[in-house]
Amino acid sequence: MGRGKIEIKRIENSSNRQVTYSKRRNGIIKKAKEITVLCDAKVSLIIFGTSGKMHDYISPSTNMTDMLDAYQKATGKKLWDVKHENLSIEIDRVKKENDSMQIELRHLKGEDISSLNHKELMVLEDALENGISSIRDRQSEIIKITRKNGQMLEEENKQLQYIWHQQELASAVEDTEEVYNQRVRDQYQSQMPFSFRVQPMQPNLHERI
Amino acid sequence: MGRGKIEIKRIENSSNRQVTYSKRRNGIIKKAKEITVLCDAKVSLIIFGTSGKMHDYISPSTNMTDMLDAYQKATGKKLWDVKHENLSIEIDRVKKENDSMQIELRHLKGEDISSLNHKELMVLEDALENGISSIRDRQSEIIKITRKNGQMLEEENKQLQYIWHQQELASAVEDTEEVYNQRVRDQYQSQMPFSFRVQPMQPNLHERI
DNA sequence: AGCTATTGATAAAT
DNA sequence: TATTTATCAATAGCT
Repeated sequence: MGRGKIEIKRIENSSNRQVTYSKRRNGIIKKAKEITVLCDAKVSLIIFGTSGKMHDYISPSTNMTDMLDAYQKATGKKLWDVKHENLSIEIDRVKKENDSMQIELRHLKGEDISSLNHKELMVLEDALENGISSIRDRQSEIIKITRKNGQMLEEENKQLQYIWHQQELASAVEDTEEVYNQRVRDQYQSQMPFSFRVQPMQPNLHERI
Repeated sequence: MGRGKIEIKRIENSSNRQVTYSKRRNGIIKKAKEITVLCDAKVSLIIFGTSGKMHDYISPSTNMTDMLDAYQKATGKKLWDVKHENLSIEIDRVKKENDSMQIELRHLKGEDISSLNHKELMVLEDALENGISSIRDRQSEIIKITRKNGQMLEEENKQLQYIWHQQELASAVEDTEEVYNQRVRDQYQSQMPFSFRVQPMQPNLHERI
């Protein structure tokens, strides 16, 4: 269908090939549109030329995903199902893990235990006893630390009061203007939040509670 | 290109439509083959007619999966990746659930608790105490049932011994051959496993332990 | 399913 | 790259 008949074999002249590609590509897409309209057909057409550029046509009555689903059904071939299957397996695996943890949690909370036998209950009891003793250990540790901190704050307080008292005495003895000013400064400082006035004497006061 | 020009619109006559479909479908597939050979093109073509039957063509230099990968790259559209993504999201969701259960389990077992504060530890302790008390309740219930079963077996035993004793007495009085044979049968029976000799008198002996 | 008049597609030229 | 045109290919309607 041209000025001369051509053999159906690769067109060696690159620019001829390119031109023919462009024309025929448009021709096929036109035909695809026509059969879609004329015959209620559903067509999916994807064309890549040597340049790598893509052209495609899909009948408006459908979409690529549906076409490919139908294609898979028709051929039995798997396209993406392989990747899919792997993910599904992973989901199943994780869900099973989930379920067994769910059950273990419920058991530890004393739920759904009527199906357990004596031995299983003993194991659970042991686990719970261990857990509770660990937690109580930690609790008393925290309380100890809290108390210690309280004591340290108290001691710090005493020290500060002592220092203050010493200064009071000193100022009573040498009541020069310089000392007076010093006292004014001291009093001003005493109105500031505690934490701004002194550095903690024990760094572990800030231990995590 | 036929005996008369036709408008590009749905062919209402069903058999005409079917014939045209068949002819044009072959035409398109032929064109697809030709462009593949002439121009080094890669074509994927899927056609469904109203009958639902599928016809397709894929350039021999490629395959459907590669074509669709390339199609996705070219269009940015997601085909199976949508399903993919949904599965991945599901996996993430379940894994997160998993992780938090993992942590909860460890906490209940008294592990990794150094980062918990006093309040959190109290909550845990409560949960553990509830769990342990549920389990101990169940344990004592089981023990009760077991003991009850033991008592019942004992009672059953006494009854059987009593029956046996009565028979002994009876046989001592009437020592006919018939009675002797009866005794032999009784003794033979007494060598059989207990469970074959008598039906349990209390059906709930078999309660789940 | 074939036939063929006719339209449609396109190879080569511009 | 687009347009033109001579020619070939596809196909609509008929059988």
